[in-house]
Amino acid sequence: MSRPTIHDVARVAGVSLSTVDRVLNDRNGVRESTQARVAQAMLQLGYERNLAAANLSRRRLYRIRFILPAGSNAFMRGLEARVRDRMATAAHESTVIEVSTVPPFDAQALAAELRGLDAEEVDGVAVVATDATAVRIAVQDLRDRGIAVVTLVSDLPSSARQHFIGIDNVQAGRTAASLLGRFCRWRSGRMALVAGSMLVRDHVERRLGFEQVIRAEFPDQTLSTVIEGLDDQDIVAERLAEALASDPDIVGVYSFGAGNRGVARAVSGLSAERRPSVVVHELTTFSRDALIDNVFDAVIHQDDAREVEVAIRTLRALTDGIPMDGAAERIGVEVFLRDNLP
Amino acid sequence: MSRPTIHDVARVAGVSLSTVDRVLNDRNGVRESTQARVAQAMLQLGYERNLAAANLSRRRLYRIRFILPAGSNAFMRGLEARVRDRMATAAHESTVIEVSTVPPFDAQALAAELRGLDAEEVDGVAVVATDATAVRIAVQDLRDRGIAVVTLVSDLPSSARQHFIGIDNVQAGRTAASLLGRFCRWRSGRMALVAGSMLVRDHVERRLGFEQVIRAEFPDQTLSTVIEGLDDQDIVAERLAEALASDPDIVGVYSFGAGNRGVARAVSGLSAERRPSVVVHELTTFSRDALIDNVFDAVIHQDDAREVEVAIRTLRALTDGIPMDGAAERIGVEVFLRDNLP
DNA sequence: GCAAAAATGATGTACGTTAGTCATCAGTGA
DNA sequence: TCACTGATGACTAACGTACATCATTTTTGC
Repeated sequence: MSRPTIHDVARVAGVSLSTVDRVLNDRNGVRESTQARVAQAMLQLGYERNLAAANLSRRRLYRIRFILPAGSNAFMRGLEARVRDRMATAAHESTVIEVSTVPPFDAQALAAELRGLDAEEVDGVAVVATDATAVRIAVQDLRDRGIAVVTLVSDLPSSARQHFIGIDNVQAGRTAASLLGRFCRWRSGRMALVAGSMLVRDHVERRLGFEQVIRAEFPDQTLSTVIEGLDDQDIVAERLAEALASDPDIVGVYSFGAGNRGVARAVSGLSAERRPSVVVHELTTFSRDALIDNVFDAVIHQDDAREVEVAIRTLRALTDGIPMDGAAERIGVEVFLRDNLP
Repeated sequence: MSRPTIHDVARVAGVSLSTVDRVLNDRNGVRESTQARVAQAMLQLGYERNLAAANLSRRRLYRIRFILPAGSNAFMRGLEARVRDRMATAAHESTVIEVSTVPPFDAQALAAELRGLDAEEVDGVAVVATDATAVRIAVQDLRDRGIAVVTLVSDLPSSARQHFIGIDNVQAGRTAASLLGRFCRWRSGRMALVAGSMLVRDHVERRLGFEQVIRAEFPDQTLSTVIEGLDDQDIVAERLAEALASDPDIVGVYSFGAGNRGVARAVSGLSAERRPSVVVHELTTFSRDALIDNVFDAVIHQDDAREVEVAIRTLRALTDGIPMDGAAERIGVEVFLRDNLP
């Protein structure tokens, strides 16, 4: 009927409550043979510790720290807003959330911030990683000190981080190509790519995925050189307009960095006949409006609120030592058109 | 530092613990003036009851019942599987989940099942509704008996159900049109529609949304009459093949009922030149493979696992009398191409 | 076979809340 | 003034677990 408790375990194992407690919270001073008896009883009863009661008793707090890049990046500021939205609810779940920001693209600053974290004050960290050795070392150091670490949005491969929560950027690029290829299937020509900076891992991966699919699946389309917009809308607008003017064969544009406003400006002057299909990244109030106005055809998106939620749940599970169901917590590459906007 | 407890409230209000408890669980026997004092103290302290402790104390169980249509509908069986997957985890959260199935499309049977539910045994119900007056009455009756009700996947508008958890089917149809319209923009022709049955509300809505968008946004495309496949792959295959043979101008197919295998069979015989773009509903192992094989171009999907999750959370919140954040729990119309498959 | 060490048991308190019993007190109407 | 009612307080046990202390038993080494 109701779930077994430590009392039941003690009875079945033929030991005292204290001993069960010792086994459960592995304190020392229990013979291996009795440990086995207790474990056997737990297995037999299907005992599972009541986390709510346990946390109540020990007045547990999950202390979680989000570390995000500072600066004006719209996606990051949105992400920060989602984290702050979540703080109030988190209190009901005995978790305390803190946010700190560090200069963007500055591995040293990030590593320093990570080093400054104290296991007495933080149980888990969700960090938007900058890909550098200094950061890897800092993450390893955190783990050594017993702090759980997940990367958020931007991964740090082959580091000690326990999970990555974010989209697969190669897949995002492939998806964009799959869309643009189909949008332009009966109108072959050239695809223009607009990056923020090819020094950023995410952008490299998106481009890679995009080119893979165009080459393999849509051989009628050719690829133009990558325009680097440096996440600045004016630069994007200028260089993309230039490309469109000089190459009338451009039928599709994939922009995978910031600067969506620049993309919109560059294409909105063209006639309907000349206008290319446009796919960009990240759903914002701007890109949303551009979809509705048929300036953009599709937006590739990652659900930031969900990323925050999953990060919190993952870190809680990690500090409790509970296994996570990877599939359920996966962050997918979402596709938005003007007609399935939230 | 840590959250205020009823002890703090009692102290600040200048009353005993018992009185705070009486106010909190609104038992009778408290003067209005003292009630106000207690309420004031709670406000001042920002007191919020510790649900974990409360539930522990009263050994609360959330008893949730899912009511799904029986039969071989793949989506429904998948949904049921998701519910059953969730049962184990639910136990940790002191919630007991039960499932029952009723004959599909049978309003009387569904109403009878609902009437048979006892408030002593069930706190909340998630039901895949059949749209009929008898069901509306049964839902009202449940609510009168203090049972929370949400509709799942298929709504029951203007009934006493407290929430609908599922996609907007008009939006789904619009999205399909938005995709197909773009896929066929430079190759105008006719769009074929394949329904299960136009007697099902969901299908009517999907068709409506689809035609809205094609008419308004893609005037170059014409619409063929709707093929009713009765959710039977053989009928779908036969009638769609017939339509494709007799009308070489069909450039797009939108199938919004069951019978995806039939759609695949009908189109896979055609040459690449004649092959229409195909959009169908629901991601399954079959439609997944068809995407990968380039037989289908896109799949419109609703995340069943998420729907189950949201249903549970919503029903818990309803029985606790906690307000829900609608936006966070929204179920979106998802778009899958072969390149963003999970 | 004895002392020391290790293992185990017994017990109590706490976490924040629910829920019950019983006592107390003020005010009410007769 | 008495009996009665309604409001309130004081106290207790419980939910399932954690954790500490002290007592007792068992094992180990010699």
